[in-house]
Amino acid sequence: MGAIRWPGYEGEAHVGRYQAGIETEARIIDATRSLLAEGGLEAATLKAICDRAEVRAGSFYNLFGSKEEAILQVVREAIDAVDPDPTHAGTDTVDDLVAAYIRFFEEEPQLARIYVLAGVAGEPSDNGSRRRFLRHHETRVERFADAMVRDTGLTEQDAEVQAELLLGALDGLAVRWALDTEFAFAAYAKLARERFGTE
Amino acid sequence: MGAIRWPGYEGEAHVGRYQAGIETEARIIDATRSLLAEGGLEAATLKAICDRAEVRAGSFYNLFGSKEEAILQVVREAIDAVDPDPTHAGTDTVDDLVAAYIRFFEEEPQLARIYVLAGVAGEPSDNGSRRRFLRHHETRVERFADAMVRDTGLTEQDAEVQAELLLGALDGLAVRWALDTEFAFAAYAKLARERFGTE
DNA sequence: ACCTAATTTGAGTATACACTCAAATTAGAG
DNA sequence: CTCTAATTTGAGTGTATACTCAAATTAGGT
Repeated sequence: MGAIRWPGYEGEAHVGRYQAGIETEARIIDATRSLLAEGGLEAATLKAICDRAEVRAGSFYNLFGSKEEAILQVVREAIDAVDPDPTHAGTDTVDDLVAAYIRFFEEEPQLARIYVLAGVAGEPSDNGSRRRFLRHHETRVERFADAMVRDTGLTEQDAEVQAELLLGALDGLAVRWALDTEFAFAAYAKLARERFGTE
Repeated sequence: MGAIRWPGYEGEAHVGRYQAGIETEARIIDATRSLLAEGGLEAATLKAICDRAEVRAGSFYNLFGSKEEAILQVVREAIDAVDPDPTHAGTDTVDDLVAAYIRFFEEEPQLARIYVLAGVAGEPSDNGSRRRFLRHHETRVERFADAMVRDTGLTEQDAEVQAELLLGALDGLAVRWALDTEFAFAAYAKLARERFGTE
């Protein structure tokens, strides 16, 4: 196992990091993700995370400042994953965006579940995560609205209303899916798409 | 303060109950409701509930078997409150049902917030509350679908799809409102209603 | 192989949490 | 006012939780 000594590895400064530590960190993040997806915040105790990652608490704290840090990292992962490839920025159609959302649910069910939880679980006392999610939502509304303006020539104002409605419907169907993963989310999402932002 | 000695008071057997205890119970439920609405499950610790209700833990446990019991009672209250007056059963229009949903958010914001949380906060490990909420949702879909069949003559199958879509949209807009209570939920809910179950 | 840095372990610490229980106090009726 | 039942208090208990820290072990380079 070779120590990685150059900065910039995966966008992070890893000066003086051993491969072993890097792999442990990944195991901890995987464990956190799966526990959050399975049982929400309650399930993601430090003990559960460490048991699943097969490390002791001391190792955890060598790599993360707090349990909260690991959780926020996974939540950010989920929020980042819901956005389509940024290289398509400015050229998406609404159908592309809806398709990407559907693909997210189909290909990343754990992250999708965490995403749904993050939409509601941010609490008033925790203004950081609540505000971050709200900003994320607003950015998504803008992106959908821009695509609608391009697709249909709707005014920006009308497009924003339609985008809010479409995203509301998609997110509500996502909550429905989280309640019962047998629910045919993709089919319903497509039907919802037909109702907003198509004039 | 008179002891209430007859059965049937508010649908509960209160044999041998003093007014003082009954009032304490109400204060505890009020405290639980407001804490849940403000900060979710995390905020509703026993200490916080007792402090807000101005009782000690021993009083709490004289009246409730567990903290869980108090919380479930408030969640049930929220779920019950979202349903329109049962005396209208079988005669609601979809517009009545949507109007009732909007009214719920406007008149009972605390319960509305708890309702939104309950839709996602039930975890796989807690099959009881998750199943209960799913059943509640299915009942609502049926009720909306029945109203659509009566309103428009849609087939039962089509009505069920449209009901699922409309409720998805309404619930998603509710999540959006929970994220930022400045969001104009009522206006958007009305716009969403226009898109589903109107043919 | 040696040496140093990184990582991991094991054994705690402190605190918050849900809950208990017997004594004290209050409520309610006659 | 007396008496009994109901309620409340105060002082705990036990446990789970997040986190610490020094010693032991492993990783990595020469």
